[in-house]
Amino acid sequence: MFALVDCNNFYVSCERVFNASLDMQPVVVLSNNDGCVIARSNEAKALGIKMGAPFFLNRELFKKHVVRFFSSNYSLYGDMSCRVMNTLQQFTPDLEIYSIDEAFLSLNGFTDLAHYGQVIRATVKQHTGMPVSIGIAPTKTLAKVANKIAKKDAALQGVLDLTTVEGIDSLLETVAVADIWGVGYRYAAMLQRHGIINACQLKNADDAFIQKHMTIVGLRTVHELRGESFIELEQSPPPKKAIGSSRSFGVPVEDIEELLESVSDYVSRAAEKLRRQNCAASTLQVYLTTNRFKDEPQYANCISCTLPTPTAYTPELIACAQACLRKIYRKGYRYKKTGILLTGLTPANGLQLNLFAEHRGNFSNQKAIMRAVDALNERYGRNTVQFASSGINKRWKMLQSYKSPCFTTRWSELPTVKA
DNA sequence: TCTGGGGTCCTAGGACCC
DNA sequence: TCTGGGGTCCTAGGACCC
Repeated sequence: MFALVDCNNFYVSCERVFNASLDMQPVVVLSNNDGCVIARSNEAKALGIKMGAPFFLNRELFKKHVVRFFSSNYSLYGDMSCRVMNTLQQFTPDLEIYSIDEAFLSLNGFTDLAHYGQVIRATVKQHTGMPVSIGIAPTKTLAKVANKIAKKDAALQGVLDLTTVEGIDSLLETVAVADIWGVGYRYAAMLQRHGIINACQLKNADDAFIQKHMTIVGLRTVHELRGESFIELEQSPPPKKAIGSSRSFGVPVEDIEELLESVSDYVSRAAEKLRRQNCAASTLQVYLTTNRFKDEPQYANCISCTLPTPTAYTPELIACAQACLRKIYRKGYRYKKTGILLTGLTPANGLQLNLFAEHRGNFSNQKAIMRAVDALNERYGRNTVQFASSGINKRWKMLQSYKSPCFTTRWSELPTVKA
């Protein structure tokens, strides 16, 4: 038996915990670079503001309805997420943190699940200020469905235990296929063309048809809708197979020196994550692109290179990335974004060396340097020490004009209470 | 002026091996 | 007339998730 606990409008709710003036108001949180709307309060949804709507195209609407807006504040959201997950941990030993705002709980052996759900919900609210909804069912996919219904139907008070529902099919008939976990807009359109419109119809669809059009993954979804559990609880996350970093620029960039700075910066971030996972990368990919929304000359390209020996040593990765960028850079374009991707990740202990490469690097020195850099940044904050090749002024860095304080992670930004 | 970022999995096709 | 069978590995593309 699974419970899916999902925070309501998570980023907006994080902002509200420390800013009571946002209650009952239309509030949105913007993507990086203050580009798109990526979280909306219920009041903002009611105004018809769409997920992913470009901010600059909606300025008038925002002004008219006094919509409050914020840049993404991931330090705050990450910390709030930890608080919520720590609270959930008290309720079951078996928990899977599925995303920044969601967790699956195993409730095998528990009784009176709907009531237990209410206790969980009230406790999370009391301990963290975060409103959550909970769906309970014998499969993860059905728990997702139940969660969605619990969120919409106010009478349920945020919790739906699907096992207590009589005639589950008539409930599934009210759920559109596009709202099912694992069915994106392309599969939804394909299913609709074949007359499969709601969750009940998908549940009763022909196995061979589903496997042909939606692969084995889609077939699993269908079986889960029938109550047969195929997707298990994953308690410890498997190591990542790829680590990437990319950003859109705050302003168009033409100068190769600035582009070189940006890839150096992104490589540093990715390499940090790589070392945290105790891995080394064997392949590095670099890409760059102009702004596809602009009516001006377009250029995008991508290149990957295999490292002589897998490495997590930032200077070596930076040198490789910069050499790659020089190969695909073309003069005379206004670039919008660069990015890098590390793949072929292997455990850092016991690396396979290259028979033909010259191993000039002193591996133990490299490790010691990276340990020192990581420790300094861990203790004193990101970029306390950074590579000079990442630039100092970073004219290209993304916009974040409307960011709230890091209420919970910076001494200088703690909220104050006035008497 | 202005349109996000970070991931996973599956399949088909092409290369290779004996 | 007639040209096998059984595999692996890698990559690109397409779907999905938050």
